[in-house]
Amino acid sequence: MTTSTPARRLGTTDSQSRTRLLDAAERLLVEEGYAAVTSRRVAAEAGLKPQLVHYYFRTMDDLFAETFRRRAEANLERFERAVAADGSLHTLWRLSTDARGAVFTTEFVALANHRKAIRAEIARYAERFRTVQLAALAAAMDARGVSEHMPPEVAQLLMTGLGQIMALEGALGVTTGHDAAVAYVDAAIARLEGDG
Amino acid sequence: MTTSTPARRLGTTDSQSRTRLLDAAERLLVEEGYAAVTSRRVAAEAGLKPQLVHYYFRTMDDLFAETFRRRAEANLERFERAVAADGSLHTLWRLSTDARGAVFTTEFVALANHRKAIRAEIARYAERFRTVQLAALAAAMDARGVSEHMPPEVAQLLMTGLGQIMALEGALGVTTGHDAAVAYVDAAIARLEGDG
DNA sequence: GTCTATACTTCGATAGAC
DNA sequence: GTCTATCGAAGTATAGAC
Repeated sequence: MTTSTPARRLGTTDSQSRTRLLDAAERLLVEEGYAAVTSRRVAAEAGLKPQLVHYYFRTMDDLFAETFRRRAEANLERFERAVAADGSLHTLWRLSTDARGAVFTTEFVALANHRKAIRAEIARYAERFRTVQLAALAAAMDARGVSEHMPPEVAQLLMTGLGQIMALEGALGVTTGHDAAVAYVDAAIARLEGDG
Repeated sequence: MTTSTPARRLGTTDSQSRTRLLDAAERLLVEEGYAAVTSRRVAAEAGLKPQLVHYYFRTMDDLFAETFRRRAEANLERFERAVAADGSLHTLWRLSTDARGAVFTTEFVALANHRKAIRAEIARYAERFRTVQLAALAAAMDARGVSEHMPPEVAQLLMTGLGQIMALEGALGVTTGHDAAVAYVDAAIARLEGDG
């Protein structure tokens, strides 16, 4: 059984060139923004011919979607592994302040704004991530008996929002209050983790 | 006295065409993302010829910078006017949850990531806004005597981060916990504003 | 299965006409 | 002071050679 719409052939998923193109796309995206991710630049970054982008990924939208999917999946696995090893509030907070992850997220949200094909993909992942994150946070908060003071969903948004904005501002070189915020959260967590 | 580098002539700042181009650029930016802001599309949106973009703004970077500057200035004025009329915590919180403002910010932060010329402009404005916002927040918190429980700079980041992430997620259709977060913050503020 | 030759479109920018 | 004619570079994508 073949594809229903035979349009044009595509390269295999396990090809080395394909992986290099994905790596190149991700690098460009994070370092120079989504507008820098063009077929020509991606190919140059990967040391390949521009046309190969269209051989392995029919359209640029497909390349974007696949780049996102691959990183999103890796992030989710990394999160779950880290939490499985140590589900403390401290770990959850540390995972919220990863700068590279925040840049990646911002870039894709901006991208979703003008590439409707990517939008659904990103929204689906966002929901998924939020679900596992909320479960982990709720568990950690319940263990400390603080879920009554603040609903875990609210704590989740505060924590994620804080991490996101510090990463965003950090990329701009604006860091007013960042140290104070980190110190404040660290102290609050230490207090909670302390009186078990 | 003329310009030191006479490169090429530019249209006047008060031209109507110029204003229409800026309006068009801003509309495209917010509605379709920065990659949609091309000389041709901006001109079409404004009902003008593409070359006029380069007449009124030498380069696309100049157009972006001017679009940002104009909106940033307006935002700052709007903020200061609102706070002057009512500097309550409620007002400050409401101003942090403006969706259109957040989309604008996100788009420009992503843009700054790959247009170094814009970056400095954005960073400068970010600092400026944060300064007046912090002053207003510190005043409001001092008036309620809550600055001891949480440094205003920390409250500022939490508030801004929460507003930002809700706007970001809202644009994607992800709204888990948003209502709960708004209710939580509203209740907290009501409690504080209540016992004057 | 892998890649190249090539078509067609849109981009930013400048020089010069009105 | 305002706008048009036009260029060269870069963009996505396809058909077909190896």
